[in-house]
Amino acid sequence: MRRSHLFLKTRKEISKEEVSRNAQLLTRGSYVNQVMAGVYSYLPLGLRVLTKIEQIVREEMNAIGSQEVLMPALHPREIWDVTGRWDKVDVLFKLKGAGDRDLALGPTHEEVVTPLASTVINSYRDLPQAVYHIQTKFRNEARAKSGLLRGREFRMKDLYSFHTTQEDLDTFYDRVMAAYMKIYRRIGLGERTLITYASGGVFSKYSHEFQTLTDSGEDVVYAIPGTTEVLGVQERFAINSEIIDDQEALRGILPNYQPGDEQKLVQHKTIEVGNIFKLGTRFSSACGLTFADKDGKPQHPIMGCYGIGPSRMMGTIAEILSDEKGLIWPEEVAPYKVNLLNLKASDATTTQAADALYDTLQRAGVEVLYDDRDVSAGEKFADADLLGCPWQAVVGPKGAEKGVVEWANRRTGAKQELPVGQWPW
RNA sequence: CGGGGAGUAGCGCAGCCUGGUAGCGCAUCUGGUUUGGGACCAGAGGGUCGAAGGUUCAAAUCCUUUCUCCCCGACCA
Repeated sequence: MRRSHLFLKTRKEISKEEVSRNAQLLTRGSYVNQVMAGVYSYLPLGLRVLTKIEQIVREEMNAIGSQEVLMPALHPREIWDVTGRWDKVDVLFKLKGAGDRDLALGPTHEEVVTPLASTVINSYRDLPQAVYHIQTKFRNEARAKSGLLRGREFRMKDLYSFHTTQEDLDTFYDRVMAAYMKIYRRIGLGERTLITYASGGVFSKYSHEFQTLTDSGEDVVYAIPGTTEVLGVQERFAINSEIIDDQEALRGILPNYQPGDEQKLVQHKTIEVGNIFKLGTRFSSACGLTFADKDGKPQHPIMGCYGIGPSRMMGTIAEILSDEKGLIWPEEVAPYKVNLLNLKASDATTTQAADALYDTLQRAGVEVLYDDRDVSAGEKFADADLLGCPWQAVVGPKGAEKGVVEWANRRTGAKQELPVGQWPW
C-alpha cells in the first residue's frame, strides 16, 4: 500500500485530556477514531491489526475442533426472559423495535446459542459440540474508559461447548485454556499473561481469567510462584484479588495451603484479556435443551463458555508494546511487516530504487507500506516509528546509488545495510 | 450513579478572574527555498466560542439549566 493513498492522517498531538496510552497512540497513528466514550471506528491500519488478531483466534479455535458460526447482535426480549436475565444484566442495552417490541443488543450469547444448539442436539450421539463466533458485543457500561480497554461496543469471540459428562467438559476446558495461551503467545502477550483463578460471577462458583500484567490494568491478581503444566506446556498462574480471602478456594488452589500463605504472594495490576467458565446446566435447563442418553432418558448437556476480546487485546498490545516514539507491533499482528521509506521522493534515482524495492517485496509476498510522499526525511522516520511496523526499509540517495537498503528493526532499533533483494529476517 | 476537571477553527491550546473588533501552534491551500530524524520564508482560507435561557447598551467572559468528554470511586455477563 502506498502511503500517499492510505486513508489516514497521523497526528503529532493529542488532547491532554486523553491519558490512556493505547488511545493516545492508536488515535495519533490513525488506527482508530473515537465516536463516543467506549465506541471507536477502525481505520484501515486498525482494521488490519484487529483482523489479524481475530484470524489468530479463529485458527486456534478451529484447531481444537470448534466451529465458527455467526449469531445476531439484535435479540428479542423473550429469549432473555426465558433465562431470567432481562432484568438481571444491568449492562444490557434495551431498545424498542417496530410495534413497540422490546429488544436488546447482545452483551453475550448464551440465550441465542442454547436454543440454536437444540436444533442440532437430540441424542448423546450428537455430543460433544462446540461453536463460536467473532462479533461485536454491546454492554452499557456505566463508565467506559481507557481507550479500547473498556468499551460499550467491542469485538468478542465467544465459544460455547456442550457435553454429556462433566469429565468431557473438563477435558475440553483444558484444551481451550491451552489454546488461549497459544493465542496470547502469538500476539505477543504470552510472557505477561497469567492464568488466573477467579470467581465465576453468576454462572459458577469459580472461573479462569487470563490476566496480562500492566500498571494500567484495572484488576489485581496475586501471582503463584512456579509454573503448572497445561497440556504439556508450563504456564504461570495467579489468583484474582476477588477470591484472595476465600479460604475454601485457596485450599483448592494452593498445595498444602495454610491460612496466611496468600499474604506471601506478590500482587500485580493486570488487564483481563480472556475469561472461561464452566456453566454446568444453568442455560441448558433454562432453555429446555436436552439430549437422549443411552437409556433414552432426557438429560441436559453440560456447558462451558469461553470469551476473549480481540479489540481489548489490540488495546492491550498498544498499551504495553510501545515506546516514547510510538507503537511496536509484534510481527503476527502488525498492519504491515515492512514500512518502506523513500527518503527523497523528488530524486529520480532514489524513487526508482524505492519503487523497485516496493515491487520486489510485494512480489515476494511481503506486506509492505510504502511511504512514497514527498515530505522531509524526519517526518517519515517519525511517522514510521509512530505506526510501529516491525521493519523499516530505508532507501535514500546514498543507498540508492550503492544499491543497498538500510533495514531497521523497530523494536530493537538495530540497523543493517543489505544489498537490494536481501531481507533481514 | 457519586466526586473532580474540561468543552473556543479539522487537531492541540491561550483568552474568561477584571464584559467592549476572537488569537496562537499544527494541519490545509498558493509561491519559493529545502530534503538522513516531525524544515524555512512569504501569503491565504477556515469560528453559531458545546446547547438553551437569563443579566447588560454590550457576553467566549457574569448567572441558571442542560448535554458531552476525561479522571477517581462504585459497578463490571
